[in-house]
Amino acid sequence: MDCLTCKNKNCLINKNASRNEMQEFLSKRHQFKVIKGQNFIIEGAPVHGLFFVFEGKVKVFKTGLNGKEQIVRFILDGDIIGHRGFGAGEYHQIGAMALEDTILCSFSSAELLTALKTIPALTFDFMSFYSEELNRSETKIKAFAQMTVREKVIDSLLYINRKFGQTKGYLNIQLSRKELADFAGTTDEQVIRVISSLKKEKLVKASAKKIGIVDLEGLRKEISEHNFFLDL
DNA sequence: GCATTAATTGGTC
DNA sequence: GACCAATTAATGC
Repeated sequence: MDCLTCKNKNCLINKNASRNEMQEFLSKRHQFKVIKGQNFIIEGAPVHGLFFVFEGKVKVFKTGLNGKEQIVRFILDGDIIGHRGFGAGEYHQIGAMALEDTILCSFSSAELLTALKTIPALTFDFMSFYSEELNRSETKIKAFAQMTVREKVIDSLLYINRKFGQTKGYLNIQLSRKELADFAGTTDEQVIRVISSLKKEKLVKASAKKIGIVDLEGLRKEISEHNFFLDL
């Protein structure tokens, strides 16, 4: 398996893989597998490089007081992890755990730095990516500050739907109530309560870990006043 | 099938 | 709206 034939067309490396100047860099790629539940990036651990998800799902988080997790983002095929680690410091500012068995590609910091300094097209794509990430991050700050718990849960469900999609009426990712809470910025009990209400209102359906969105428009409508500019 | 973990519900501050 | 406790459902081994 090499980058030129990789199915992840959204991957930054893949986009630039056909360039001549990329070939040496591409040969330095490592690939390995992590199993579900594996905490493969530990907060505070030294940075060795950055990762791309070839196949799988990952949660990226920061741990706060009393071990409370804040999930910062979710990751799937083609996405980058650990990108804030190099350049910004020697230690990982986030942790990452596989939500299912996941295959990762990685490049060492030194290899990546060389590539970024010599291949402007690649650097530009990275810059665009950082810009999008910052936008997402700022949007999330707004949501945290201004939304009620119910709205935050709805917003989170909509985000997960956009990112992972649904098959057979259920979201393509299995998250515990606690993980939803850690992402939405509330507690698992509150998530359970909101989801129960949404079920009664026929906006979502849920059985155990499977959650499905029934009335997408209905959910969107509830948080529409918060998104006057765009539907991120 | 038992033991552990997660989901749910009710109550208090 | 968070935290705690008790009950029930689901899942791992």
